[in-house]
Amino acid sequence: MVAAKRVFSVKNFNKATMEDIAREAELSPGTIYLYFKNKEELFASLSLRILHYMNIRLEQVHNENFQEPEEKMKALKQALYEVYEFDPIVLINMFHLQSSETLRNLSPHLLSEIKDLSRSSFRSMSKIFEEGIKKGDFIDRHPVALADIVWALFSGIVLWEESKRLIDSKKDFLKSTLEIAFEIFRRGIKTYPDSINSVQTLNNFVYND
Amino acid sequence: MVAAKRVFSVKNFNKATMEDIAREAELSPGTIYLYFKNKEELFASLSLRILHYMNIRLEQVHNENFQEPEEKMKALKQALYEVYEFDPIVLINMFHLQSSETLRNLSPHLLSEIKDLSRSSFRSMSKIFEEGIKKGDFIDRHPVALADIVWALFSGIVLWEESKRLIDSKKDFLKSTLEIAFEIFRRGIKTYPDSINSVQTLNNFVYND
Amino acid sequence: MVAAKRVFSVKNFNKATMEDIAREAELSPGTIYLYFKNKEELFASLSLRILHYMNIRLEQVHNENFQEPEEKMKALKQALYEVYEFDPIVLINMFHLQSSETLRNLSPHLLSEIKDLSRSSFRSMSKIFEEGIKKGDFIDRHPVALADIVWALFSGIVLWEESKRLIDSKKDFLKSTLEIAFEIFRRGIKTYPDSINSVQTLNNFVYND
Amino acid sequence: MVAAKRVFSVKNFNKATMEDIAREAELSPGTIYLYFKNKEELFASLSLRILHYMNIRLEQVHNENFQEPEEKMKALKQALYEVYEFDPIVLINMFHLQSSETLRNLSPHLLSEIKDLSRSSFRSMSKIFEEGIKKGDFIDRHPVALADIVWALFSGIVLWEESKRLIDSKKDFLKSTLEIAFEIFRRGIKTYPDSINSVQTLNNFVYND
DNA sequence: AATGAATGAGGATTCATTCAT
DNA sequence: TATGAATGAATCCTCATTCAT
Repeated sequence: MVAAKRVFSVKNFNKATMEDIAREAELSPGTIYLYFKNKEELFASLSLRILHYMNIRLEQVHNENFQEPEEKMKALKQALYEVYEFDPIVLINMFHLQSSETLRNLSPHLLSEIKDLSRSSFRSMSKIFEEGIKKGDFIDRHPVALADIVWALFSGIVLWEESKRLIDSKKDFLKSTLEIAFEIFRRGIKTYPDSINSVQTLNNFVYND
Repeated sequence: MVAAKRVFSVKNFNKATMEDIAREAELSPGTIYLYFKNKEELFASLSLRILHYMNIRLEQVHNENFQEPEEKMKALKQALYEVYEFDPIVLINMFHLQSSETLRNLSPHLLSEIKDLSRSSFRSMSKIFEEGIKKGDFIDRHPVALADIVWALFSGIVLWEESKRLIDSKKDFLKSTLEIAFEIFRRGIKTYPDSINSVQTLNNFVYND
Repeated sequence: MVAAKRVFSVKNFNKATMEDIAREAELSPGTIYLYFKNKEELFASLSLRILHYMNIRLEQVHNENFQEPEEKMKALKQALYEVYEFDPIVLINMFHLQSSETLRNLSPHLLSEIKDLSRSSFRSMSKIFEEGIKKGDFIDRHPVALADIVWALFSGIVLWEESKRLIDSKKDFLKSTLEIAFEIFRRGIKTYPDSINSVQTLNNFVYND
Repeated sequence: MVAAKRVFSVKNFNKATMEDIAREAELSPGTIYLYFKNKEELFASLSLRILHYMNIRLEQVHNENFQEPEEKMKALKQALYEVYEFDPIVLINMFHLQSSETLRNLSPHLLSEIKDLSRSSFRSMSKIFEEGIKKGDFIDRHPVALADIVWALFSGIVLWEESKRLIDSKKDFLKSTLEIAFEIFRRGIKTYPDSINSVQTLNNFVYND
């Protein structure tokens, strides 16, 4: 898996060959098939580790008792960033996998494990928002939609910054962009004293759409 | 190109074969190579159209004189959504392309055209934010970072909703999720009276990174 | 197909590789796949020609009006021998194919064509026996069973003589063995005047089994 | 060997893997190679058992003193049927083996054992016919040719009925087809009073070939 | 301008066999 | 005796690309 990761970090799923991986692992191609049914499964297995990690981290965030929802949001951002740091390469590949039909070829067992972990992670995120809304700290939007948005923001930034690095290979703006994005997001879902609530009601039509 | 688009809408870039496209176009494979140097170029040419469209739309938003920056943000959201509607399939494939190394195989001419259009689009977006900041309506963050975030948010949501549709093929939440996301973003970058500005200064360190 | 036949005559279906065939045909492997979906189809296509030929020959035998059923049986033997001569290699491979599960991988179209031709051939044979029985020239056994037996006898002799040739590569006994076998078969199904009919009634129990 | 047989009953020689067999035997693949030089030898070893059995049964038939050659022929048919019943799977696979080049890879020792058993069996059969001819009960054809024909008839019917079962998996017609086939064969080689012997002399040329 | 047959490198996967333990 | 992880050659098949017509 370490070898596969190294190979996938250089070539994408389609360009990386089993022989590349075998060579990197100093094994023969056949050996890989003792442990992974096929290329897809090998790839998906990599994602599993990071999904597990993400799941745990998001549950922690959800369960920890912070004074302020503000703090909880910062913890969420921090958790996601740590997920990225845990294994950037695999995460990026996972984002690619996510919107491709590679998923269909997976063994049912592996697929369901992936789905379960994803669902569980999303549940944790949704609950964070649910609480904040209940407490009146967050604007009243569907918690699942908010989780979707956080996830989209996170994956979008990771992919976009990665793609910029591919072209320019300049400095890494991921961390700082993520900070600003979450700052804006935090500010955006926070409720404010009456005086400025006009804004909120104005936009509420979206939710009832 | 119409045929290619139709094929890419069913299969992804790697699964779609030149023969598929030729068949769909009622041409022979050889003929395609009279007009496109290779598969990558054909694909990239598709992106060009949507990039052009996006460029125009974002310039419009930038140039139009709205009363309020609030309205400008809504116009930006609307423009991006129209870019999606203009050609969802190509857009999605373009997002995939964006963070892969397919870009490397392009002819210099095509690549530079793509880069120019992207840069121009980002400039338009950045300027929108720059203005807002100057006027004091938006919080003071690097305009390019804000453009990056909008772009990441947009692509993240499109990809994520697409991926959910791949699994469930249920209703389409793209429009509504995008609305909420931009609502939050608008709220998040807006400046407020003094009383709640403490938050802003706290996070300002990011920007000076 | 000529090249494939040559290769299949030396190696069996499993040992013969597509590259062998391509080399023999002075083509590249890919080219073969322009004309045959896969190895199985290529193989089965070879059989088709001989099945067609057999079908025609057996129909001829069935339709020709001989004075004596005796002569019809000789014509049947001759027809089968000509089927062998038409393409010995393919016939032998077809016998192998027949009792393997290779059949399952064939395209429905090809499979049904094979089945139709086989059925049609068997129908012709059965009818020959049916007539002979009706006329009282042949003993009263189920015509299909008689067709099965002729077919089994034919294929059994071809395979067995081939296998002897593989080991000893001596003279070819096929023709002469086939002659004797059919002579015995003819004598065996012929009815005789009353005096020796005791034999028949004795064995009749089989048929009513 | 029991495990191998079970596996070969489901998959054919080529599809069955050594690992399949090892798993079925609750052994590791390596262990099989302690007892069999290779896959071919393992397979051939299975045949040995049935060849031994056949050899014994045919000798019995040959040695038993029946009143009538008619009865001897019935005993021969019964013996062959019992060979089939002794181990249908191995017998069928053996028929497949017989006309393939698998034989070439066998160790000289095993090959000669197989050849000896086969020859011995054929000798027994030939002698049965020789006697019948000497006594004037059977028509005067080369005894070895007659043995060949019986063997071809037997193997042909077994393979053909097996192949029909593969397609339809309906009822088993082997027993009854075999009965009719041998009935016809018996009638076919029997000599009759002068009046109908004309046929015989006509075909005698074959034998002097 | 178009064809489409031919290419052939390349890649995933299999499996009989080995050998250090 | 037995193991079973490792092997790696071998094989089927794909498909972007070419080029003579």
